[in-house]
Amino acid sequence: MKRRAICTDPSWVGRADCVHCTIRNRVLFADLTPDELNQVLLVVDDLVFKRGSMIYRQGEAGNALFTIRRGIIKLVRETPDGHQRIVRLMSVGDVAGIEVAIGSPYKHSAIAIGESQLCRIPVTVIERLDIKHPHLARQLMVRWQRSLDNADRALVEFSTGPADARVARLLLFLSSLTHDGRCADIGRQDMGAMLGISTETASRVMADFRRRGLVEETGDGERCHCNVDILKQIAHSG
Amino acid sequence: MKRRAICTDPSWVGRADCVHCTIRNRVLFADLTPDELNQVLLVVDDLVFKRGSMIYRQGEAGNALFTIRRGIIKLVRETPDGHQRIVRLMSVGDVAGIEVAIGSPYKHSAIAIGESQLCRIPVTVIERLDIKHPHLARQLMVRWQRSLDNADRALVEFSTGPADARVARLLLFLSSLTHDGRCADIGRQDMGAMLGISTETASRVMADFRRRGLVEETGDGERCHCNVDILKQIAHSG
DNA sequence: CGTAAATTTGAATGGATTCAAACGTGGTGG
DNA sequence: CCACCACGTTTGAATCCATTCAAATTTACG
Repeated sequence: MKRRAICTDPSWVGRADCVHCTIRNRVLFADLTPDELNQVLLVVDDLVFKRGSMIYRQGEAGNALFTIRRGIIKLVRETPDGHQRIVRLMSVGDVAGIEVAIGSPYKHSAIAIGESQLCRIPVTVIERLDIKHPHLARQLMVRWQRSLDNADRALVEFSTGPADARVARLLLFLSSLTHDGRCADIGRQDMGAMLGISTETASRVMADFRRRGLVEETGDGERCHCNVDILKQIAHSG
Repeated sequence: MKRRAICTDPSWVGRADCVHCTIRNRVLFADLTPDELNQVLLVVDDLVFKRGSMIYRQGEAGNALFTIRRGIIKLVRETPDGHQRIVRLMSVGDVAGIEVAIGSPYKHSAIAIGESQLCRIPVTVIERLDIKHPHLARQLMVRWQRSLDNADRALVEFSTGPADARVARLLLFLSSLTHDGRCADIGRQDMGAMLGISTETASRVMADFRRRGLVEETGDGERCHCNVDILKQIAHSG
């Protein structure tokens, strides 16, 4: 119910260097030629957001969409009873704020969970390229479908069944984002808001998992190692 | 957990008559000229599905998408623990199976809740038109975003808060589909599967609403009249 | 008309929430 | 540099809401 004012300005890394982008094959402009890319990158900013800072706000007339290069972003929407619910988490290669491509205001607030790096792509770029690049339209559709998949997943996996199964599924999802078995250790409040359970329940389940050795904190406190096999059993149990 | 085999064949009304379609301004081909429409309608079938019949099945390689002309469709997905969850309800003007437009298999099973009328549009039509019609691409994007909105809504409104608030929100949603204040009376099982509550709870809440005079069955048993104002209060309460 | 399916209602159980308090931690200003 | 405050997390105990299981009742349908 409390409203907090996090609106830290992002730090500007530079103009995006799409041509040498390490995740170029995973982003919107995958099908463009280097020449075309060079036109684009003049207005695409490469930004770093500190943890907790807001990238855009629900309801604002959006003039840009964002490709996530690093970190995890939460899309938050207000529930009818005034609480906040995390609608989905986005990670490397995902596009946040895609709705601006059809002239819609932002449908959620986007907030960086950990420190994150994003490319800010003005809608004008999309509109300009759209005319001569059927490929881009297709890439956009693929992103839309990916968002839709994630949305459905949020419902079917993260909002269904007992609390321990939901937490297990969330941990497995976070593990799947990294390829080293470790997973981002997101806060208990965010867990609750994502899973539709209270903060306390999220904390209790995690404490229980820790006692049972299913998750182990790594030194830094930012990530944790989890026992995927047993978590899968819990995730699939009714 | 039980699997039932409903696969009633749809009845064929005829080739679609897009030019005279009563909801043409609400469908995918809104921006095409009559001439272009005439090319299209040769392969677009106008079908009627009986209540409970399956329109397509999750996982199938889809070769068509569907515009809903009449009725309510449920998109169903299996949960990790083997139950079935309704991911969202679709109504007039919505496009079911849009994922086939990017070559994806169907992500859900689509089932008619009441008797429904749909236009079956082969993917080939989309692919053919796609090349010369930027408008169509845009229309598709708009549909994708609409599906995404509905998905988010399913999470934030229908999967959050106490059972009575969820039921109230669902009734309000169903009321908003018709413009005469009456709303489709969907079964208690579907209510449960949509709201993430048990069939019994859905039944109990509805019985309670009936006793309090918030919903009244109209004679036919297919629709009911509901007191929107009081339902809104319940919907917004924590 | 008879059977299967869906709905309704009851009673007991269990899981999650709520409220409260203690604990740890990070950041700020003195 | 340390004290202090704010914030998030953890844990406990009581309550409550929804589920589960069961049985009765109604509805749908061949």
